[in-house]
Amino acid sequence: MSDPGSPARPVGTTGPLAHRVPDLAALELLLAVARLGSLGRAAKEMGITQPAASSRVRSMERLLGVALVERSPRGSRLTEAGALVTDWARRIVEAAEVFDAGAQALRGRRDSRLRVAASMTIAEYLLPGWLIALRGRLPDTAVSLLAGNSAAVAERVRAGEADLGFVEGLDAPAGLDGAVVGHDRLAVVVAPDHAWARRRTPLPPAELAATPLILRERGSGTRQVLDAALAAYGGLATPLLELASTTAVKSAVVSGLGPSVLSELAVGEELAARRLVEIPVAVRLRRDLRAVWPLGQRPTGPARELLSLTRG
Amino acid sequence: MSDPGSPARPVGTTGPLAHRVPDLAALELLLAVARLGSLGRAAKEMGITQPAASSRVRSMERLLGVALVERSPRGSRLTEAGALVTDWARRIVEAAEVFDAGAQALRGRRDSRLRVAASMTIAEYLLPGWLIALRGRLPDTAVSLLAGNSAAVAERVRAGEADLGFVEGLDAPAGLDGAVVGHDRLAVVVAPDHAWARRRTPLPPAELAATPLILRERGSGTRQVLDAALAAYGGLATPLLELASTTAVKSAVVSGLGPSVLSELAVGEELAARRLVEIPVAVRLRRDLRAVWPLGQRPTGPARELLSLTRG
DNA sequence: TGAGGGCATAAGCTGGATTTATGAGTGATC
DNA sequence: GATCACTCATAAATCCAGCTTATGCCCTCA
Repeated sequence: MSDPGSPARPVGTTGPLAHRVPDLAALELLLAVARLGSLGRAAKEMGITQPAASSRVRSMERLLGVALVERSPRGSRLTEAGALVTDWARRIVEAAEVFDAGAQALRGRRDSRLRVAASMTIAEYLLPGWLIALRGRLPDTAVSLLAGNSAAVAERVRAGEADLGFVEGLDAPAGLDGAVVGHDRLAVVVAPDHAWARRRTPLPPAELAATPLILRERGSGTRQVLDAALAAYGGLATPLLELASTTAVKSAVVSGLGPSVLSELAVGEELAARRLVEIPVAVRLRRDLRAVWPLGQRPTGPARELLSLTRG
Repeated sequence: MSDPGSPARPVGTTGPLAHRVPDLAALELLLAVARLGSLGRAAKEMGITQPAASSRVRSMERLLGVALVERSPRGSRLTEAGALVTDWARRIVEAAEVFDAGAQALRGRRDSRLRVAASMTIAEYLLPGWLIALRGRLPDTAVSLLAGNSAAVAERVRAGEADLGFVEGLDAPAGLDGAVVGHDRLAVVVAPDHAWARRRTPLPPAELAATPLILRERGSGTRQVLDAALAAYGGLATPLLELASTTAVKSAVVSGLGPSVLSELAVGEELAARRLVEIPVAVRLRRDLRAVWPLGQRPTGPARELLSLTRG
């Protein structure tokens, strides 16, 4: 069927995304076809039969209303549209790989070879990527992840329940060795139509301190750093709103409820898409990201490998 | 079942991703539960029944081997692990939204209210985000997308077959009005273990010019800009390898075959994950991203709205 | 104490996707 | 020039996953 023209009425713009986006297996298949240049080979790699692959690609084309691959007796190549779709598909698959790496670690099997404890921000944004890279070097290393606040992480490492910890904060936790593996800047963010977005000059710290913000609940590392940085300017005002998750905070800010201060790791995408705007502020809002381990016990084996990955 | 402990043997680390990652519908459901605080309400929003939602969440928990939501007679809240998983899930869903926005436009229905032509780089990395934002303002606007190189885009716009075009390049296309909507920097990239990655000083342009690179096939905008920038330094060496897609180029570079020059838009993720390293070079490799329209016909309606989005 | 909201379980059904088996087209090779 | 090796498409039968409907239990609040 080189004619994708019996248009089984592509699904409209309503309803759940899942009805309009092919499933992960189909997207992976498409990537495999792009890479291998043949439906049959792609099928084999995915562990299905050639007709199944053929049918999957076809239903994907029906769903999207566009021909994705050019079949020929010598193999299959992507069409122009197919190349575009494949690149969008790759983003989904990469996000799924992050999910998978994180989820596997979260499963926290007792027989793990490497037990990692990490603060929420690191666990959420950085660790899965490190784990994917680690899998590239030590494919058979089972990793378990325990996420919690910095104090809890330090405690786990001290107790020997984790081989390696990752924390964010101003100071290294007491009683542990460690190394700075990166930095994290806190960004003052507002919705694009907020008055601050029209400022031409950096925000005075005192104004930031005096403004009620949307923040995570007490105890988060972000809030701690903010508190310390603004102590000299009258201290942090009573929050406008206290929410349980970083995501909830972001949503609130995006919908214009007020400003917030969040890790740049958490708002990168929103800033790029201009759903949020960062406001320069004349105070240093920076914290270290640290790997920590028990005093004197320099990491070895998988822990050492992971540590080396984090420092590039 | 507050005990997720009859551990239906979580799937191992082999095989297709789709067997280890819940499908999009389940992930969307999880986000809805997180947002609405109740399985039943989430079910209603997704257009399924409450038992179906309950079952989906349960099988997700079985798949991941972790409890995600705390059920209570008063509703459901995410567990700690659930919050983490939900954030990873959100990344997948956002990638799916990008896919969806792009794919819908690609479908290119004749009855579209807004016909856009765009160069590959813009179509791939920027346009879907703009379309998502546009949907927020003009929900009922059907958009069609035609992707091609800059010359083809200009031609479509001149012929009145597209209401708005987006091109990248050094100069504005002749015979069209336009506005710069952004910039794109070309980055010299190599694998992390390449010799250039250990340089402490910027790469001399002449050395870049003399080195065979991995590039896209002739005719790509990237290559054009590179040619122009290095003309004064002896001109571009014969490529080491010419590949059909940006992605193929990236893979080749990542696996250490050689250096390349790619749009920063294309390598952002790879740089962040340190799969690639950018090499500073003492020459300006920058190009404008332009919106274009027929002379004198300043965009109106949906085209104008889209244009305003791109300039934030 | 009854009503309402919330979740779990059971049973039956439906539909989609898979596999096996085959055919047909193309290009290379002897 | 015929055969082989590879590609993909089609057809038919099967099977399983997930849905809906119909309940029941638990808790909270009036």
